[in-house]
Parts: sequence; structure tokens; C-alpha cells
Amino acid sequence: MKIGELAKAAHVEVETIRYYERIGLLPAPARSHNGYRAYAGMHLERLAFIRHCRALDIALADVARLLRFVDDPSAECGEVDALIDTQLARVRARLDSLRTLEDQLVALRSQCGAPDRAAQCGILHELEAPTLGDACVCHGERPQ
Amino acid sequence: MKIGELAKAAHVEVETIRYYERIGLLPAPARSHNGYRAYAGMHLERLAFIRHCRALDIALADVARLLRFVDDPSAECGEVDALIDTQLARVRARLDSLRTLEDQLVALRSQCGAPDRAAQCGILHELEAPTLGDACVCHGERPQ
DNA sequence: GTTGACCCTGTAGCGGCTACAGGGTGTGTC
DNA sequence: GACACACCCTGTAGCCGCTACAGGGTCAAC
Repeated sequence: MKIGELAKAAHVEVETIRYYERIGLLPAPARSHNGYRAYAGMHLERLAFIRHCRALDIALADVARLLRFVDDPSAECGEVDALIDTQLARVRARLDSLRTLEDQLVALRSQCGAPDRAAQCGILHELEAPTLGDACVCHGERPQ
Repeated sequence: MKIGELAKAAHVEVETIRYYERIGLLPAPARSHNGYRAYAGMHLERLAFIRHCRALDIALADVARLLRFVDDPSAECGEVDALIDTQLARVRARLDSLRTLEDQLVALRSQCGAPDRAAQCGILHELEAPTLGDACVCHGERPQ
């Protein structure tokens, strides 16, 4: 399998595959007589594993840790759990902060009356508010 | 005001201020006899504006666009609305995908029985599933 | 005169790719 | 044989928003 074929099979960019090889995540494949990379089924499996982890937003360093368990089936896998738990906590923290952000943007958006001159723009005024130490619609009484 | 004082007043790192100057977001201040940056109130206002936008996760390029309206109060501000709307849409899209991610991670986490050997690890098996074209607990019947 | 806190410039690093530049190879068509 | 075109190679730089040095200068206090 040439790199382009692997890329299509795994729905990944060619450059991404070379990048994974460079950082040691995907083992370097054999080379054909012309120097082209020649991949085997194992590479597709590994790449699919990586992409699956990435779809779960798991950092590449953590993917590398998970791959070590794949390579060593006799290892204790408690760390795998912990890693997924940490990932889940990270996602939930980000969800919380994005929800707050959404509320703030909605509040900010509501400041716009009829669009006119910047001088009268409620949104810009709100964005400037904390400058003066005032409360702002999005961040409440005490800015920051 | 020296850069360290400005940094404290705006709750920003010194390096961040120099970075904003370098990319043209914060105007270069006057210099004292010793070459130190000497900031005026205007810089604090502008920096607070920038940080407020950043707290709303507005990209620096968009902050620059907003600052142009601050500098030209007679301009039409329809673009300000549009920018906030776009930002809100971005945040909501990210929220959606994070919520899906959360569900997937929870499903994945539930695959762990008692932690033991990696060979028996339900989580690792699920992460490997799409490799074989199987359905996986987190991505449903048809992986990818 | 020495310590320590601050300031300066310039550059490199983070993550996870993405996008070249500048070349080689393989296949098909004229 | 000549050409086009798709693909492959290596190496490097760019994206974002900082952050963290290295290697130096300045200033006030003790």
C-alpha cells in the first residue's frame, strides 16, 4: 500500500501520515525499490486506532501511551481508565466554560439595537465597559 | 506606566503585552530615557478591551477588526454584529461537538470492567474496533 | 559593590497539523 | 521519444496565541 492509498483508506491526509511517522506514532514502513513507503495492514490498523482516539480529542501524547498498551497486552491497564477519565474531565471542563461563553455572547448580542454608527454601538460599548471598571452585560458586576 | 505595571493592572503577562505590540494590536508606547516602554491610560483601556474580547474567545484578528471600529466611531457597525454572531455560531458548533464527545467518552468509559490486563481491556478493544470495521460503542454502527 | 527586581531584543517552542518548494517516479497519450 | 499529469520524496515554514528562554542592560536598596 502506498501512502496515498493508506491515506484514502484511513480518511487521513498524506501529510498527516508522514507527520505521525516523524513524531514516532506510526512505525516507519518498508520502502519499495523507488523509495516509496510501502505500508502493511498493521499500519492501517494503527492509523485507524490513532484517528479514533483523535476523534475523541485525545492528545497525541496520550495516544502514544494507549498504543503502548496495545503493544503490550500483558500490561496492567488501570492507566487506560485513568486516561479516559482525565479526558472526560477535560471535555466537561471545556463544556462548562463554553456554556458560560455562550451566555456571555448572547447577552452581548442583545445589546445591539438597530445597527448604525460605531459610536452608538451597544456591543462595542459593552466591550469597552470593563475598561472603565464598569460592570458589563457579559461578565456581570465585577469585570474579571 | 512601565510594562510590568501595565501587566499587573490588566492581569496580563508581560510577554503577552510585547506580543500584542509586535503583531500590531497594541500601539507601540513612548520610551523612557532608558529605553523602557512608557504606557499611558489609553494603552490600559485598549489592553482591557483586547482581554475582554479574548475572554469571549474572539480571535485576535477579529479583535483587530473590532478595534478599528473603536478608532472610527463614525463607521457603520453592522460588521460588529455579524462578527459576534459568527463567534456565537462557532461556540455553539463547538458545544455540539463537545457534547457528542462527552457521550462517546462516557460510553467508552463504561466498557471498563475490573482493570486487569490490557489484553482484556474493554476500552482498548473499543478503541481498536473500527480498525476491523466493527461498530464501536462510541461511534455507533458505522465507524467514520 | 553586590544583590535582586525589573527592563530590553530576539528566537524557539507548544499541538496538530497544513502548505509549500524543489525535486524524483510511474503511467498514459500523442 | 516527448510530454502531461498524478503521485511520491525530503525538508522547512506557517498557523494560533501565547510562553519561555538566552543574553544582555538598568535601577534602587542595602
